[in-house]
Amino acid sequence: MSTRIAKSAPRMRKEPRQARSVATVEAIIEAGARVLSEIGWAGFSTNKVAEAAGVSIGSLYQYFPDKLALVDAIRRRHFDHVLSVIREAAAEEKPLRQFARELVRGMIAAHSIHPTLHQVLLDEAPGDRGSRAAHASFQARYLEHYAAAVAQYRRRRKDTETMARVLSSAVEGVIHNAARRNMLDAPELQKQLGELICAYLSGQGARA
Amino acid sequence: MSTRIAKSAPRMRKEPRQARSVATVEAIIEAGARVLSEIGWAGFSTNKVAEAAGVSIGSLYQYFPDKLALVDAIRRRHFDHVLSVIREAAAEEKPLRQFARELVRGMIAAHSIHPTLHQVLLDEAPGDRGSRAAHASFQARYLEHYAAAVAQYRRRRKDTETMARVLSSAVEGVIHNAARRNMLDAPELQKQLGELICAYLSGQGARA
DNA sequence: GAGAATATAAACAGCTTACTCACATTTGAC
DNA sequence: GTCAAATGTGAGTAAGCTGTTTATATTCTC
Repeated sequence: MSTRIAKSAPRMRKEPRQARSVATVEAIIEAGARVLSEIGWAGFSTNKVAEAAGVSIGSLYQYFPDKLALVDAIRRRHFDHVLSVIREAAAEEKPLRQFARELVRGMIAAHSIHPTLHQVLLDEAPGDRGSRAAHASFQARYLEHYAAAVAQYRRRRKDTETMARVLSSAVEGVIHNAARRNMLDAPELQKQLGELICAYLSGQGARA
Repeated sequence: MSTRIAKSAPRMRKEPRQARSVATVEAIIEAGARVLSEIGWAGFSTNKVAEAAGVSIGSLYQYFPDKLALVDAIRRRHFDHVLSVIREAAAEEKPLRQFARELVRGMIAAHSIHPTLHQVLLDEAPGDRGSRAAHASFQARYLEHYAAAVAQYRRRRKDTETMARVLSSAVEGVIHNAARRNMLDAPELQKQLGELICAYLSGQGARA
């Protein structure tokens, strides 16, 4: 449980002290998320982010030591958000259909702001530095919540973890695909995604 | 400047006539797929591909007029492959479980060679040029096959297309996720993916 | 052996990139 | 109002990478 520091750059070169600078940092992270989502990692340059944030490039480097620290900040913010959605949906015991509905609604909401950010963060953006640990920890807690839900609605203790993996990646796949087509808020899609979750978790639809 | 924009380049600058050159072209496409899958679009450079193919950069430009033509060739080959898998699985009438099993097996096989190529092709690599039409046509035929399967195993004619979309993107999501973790050939994952498909298509697991 | 097909890699020109620095402006405690 | 600290600026830089050409060498077919 010891924090592996390696020789990664510090998260922030300087802590914002006044309200002004807090807003600046926030604007940079927000713009970064937008750029990352809309153009992808290949087009993610610090200059572009600064411009999108309406801030000079110098300001960016006043707080973020380098490009990767910025990506890390974006990643942290997004992952925290997504985690809270799942945690909330899987929190108390509730009927399966309600769980599915809330999960779908929350996930869609979380992806509506920056539709493809999640996938870009997972697939394209590098995690070589200090983000490695945070990344893994996110994935672990992410799966935990799904596993809790699976365990709640399925009798068999057998394949809980695998099922959690399958369920989560299926949901992500559908949402990611819908995001690419700008169909995130098509109601029939939301309904069918709910059906998919329910069907899989009800799941006596199978014999060997 | 006299150069026209949006003038699509020909697919091949020169057709390979001897066995030697056919092998060269094949090696280039294969290496390109590998680079695209392993490093992503951001790191996809013609020089890198040539090196990975064990071929000089000059040879590459002898057959491919530019970078995009190369990506197109890779895309065409991969999409053809995937399409044939689905077509085969959804061809004749067969029990649901068999369809699911064959589909899963085929899709996993298709992704085992270059695990993340599919997603990179869909998400990162640009399709601005002449590939636009091919891309759309692929997606259309892709969905058609899924829709045919959905129609075959579900009574209601209602949401066939949406269901096809949901099903296909769910399957892709699971496979993509598994590919990222090098778990493509974990048998319990294959089994659970099959269950997911069956459950969704059996799908009386839901009431309003 | 002629001539076509194929392969080679050094070279180039242009562009983008991450990042710095010297200076300007704003803030807030006193 | 003063002034030091906090914050903001953006032209500039140096380095690297890009796609592509070209002049030359090798290998094939006949």
